[in-house]
Amino acid sequence: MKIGDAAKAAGLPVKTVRYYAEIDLVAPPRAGNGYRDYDAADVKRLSFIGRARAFGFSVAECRRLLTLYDDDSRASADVKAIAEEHLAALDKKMAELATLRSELASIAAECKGDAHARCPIIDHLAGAGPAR
Amino acid sequence: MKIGDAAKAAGLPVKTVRYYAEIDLVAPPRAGNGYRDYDAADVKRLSFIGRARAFGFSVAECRRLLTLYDDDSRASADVKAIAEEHLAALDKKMAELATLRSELASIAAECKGDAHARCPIIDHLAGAGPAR
DNA sequence: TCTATTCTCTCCAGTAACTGGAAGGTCAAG
DNA sequence: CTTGACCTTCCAGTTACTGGAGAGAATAGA
Repeated sequence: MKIGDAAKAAGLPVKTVRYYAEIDLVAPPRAGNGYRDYDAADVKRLSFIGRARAFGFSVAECRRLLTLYDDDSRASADVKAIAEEHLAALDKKMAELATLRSELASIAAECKGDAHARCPIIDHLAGAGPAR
Repeated sequence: MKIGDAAKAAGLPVKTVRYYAEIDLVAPPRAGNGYRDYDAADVKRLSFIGRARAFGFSVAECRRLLTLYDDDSRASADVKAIAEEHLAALDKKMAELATLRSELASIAAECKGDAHARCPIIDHLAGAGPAR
């Protein structure tokens, strides 16, 4: 199966699939003409990666997950650990964004947003510091 | 004022300040020995950028904000527009993360996380699709 | 069979915003 | 005069692709 078909079956761009081959995430053998030759198992792995990426797992995490996916004697605890780690990272990121958002919203609210030059937002950035 | 002092005064790493000079965000003149020569206004601009970055504004947005900061005849509406745009982007990002988090949490909850190989997380990634 | 189109290949460059490191110049102190 | 703390430039690496150029291979149509 050629890269275009594999990509379509996995729902990924060809460029991305080629990239995954390059970084040895899913590296199929080559056919006689030099074309990458994907089989059904490769497509499954590509789909697996696509879903994991959609969940926000990094490529490095995908690599770890794929190793566990391949390992029939894995412990589900190992998989869960990666997921929990990722959940914690998501929580942290969300908390940061929430803080940012509320601080920015509170200083933006002070700004009338009219034709005048006077602007509390600029003032804050210029030195008043974030609202606390 | 040399770059080390300017960086310290602005609370930024020297490398970052040099980077901002390179991309013409804050580009001071050179002294006779080739050293960058910062003045108080430059330090203010650097601090301004540092705060804007802390609010999550991109460097490109910082450039726009800096232009408005310099422009005494700006309209506060222009500043507010950038802030609102950024708030909307933050909201979008937070919503995405929240969706991700809840989907991942729900499939992770199904996994016992023990020594057995059976793992609903792997199963989902392998093809069951995200929980809906 | 010839040709036009649609693959596929590799390699290079760019994205965002730095960060680390190497090699080398400058300056103040002891 | 040497040491050490600065400063300079340039190169490379980070993340995960994405776009494009140039060239060879396969396929569909006339």
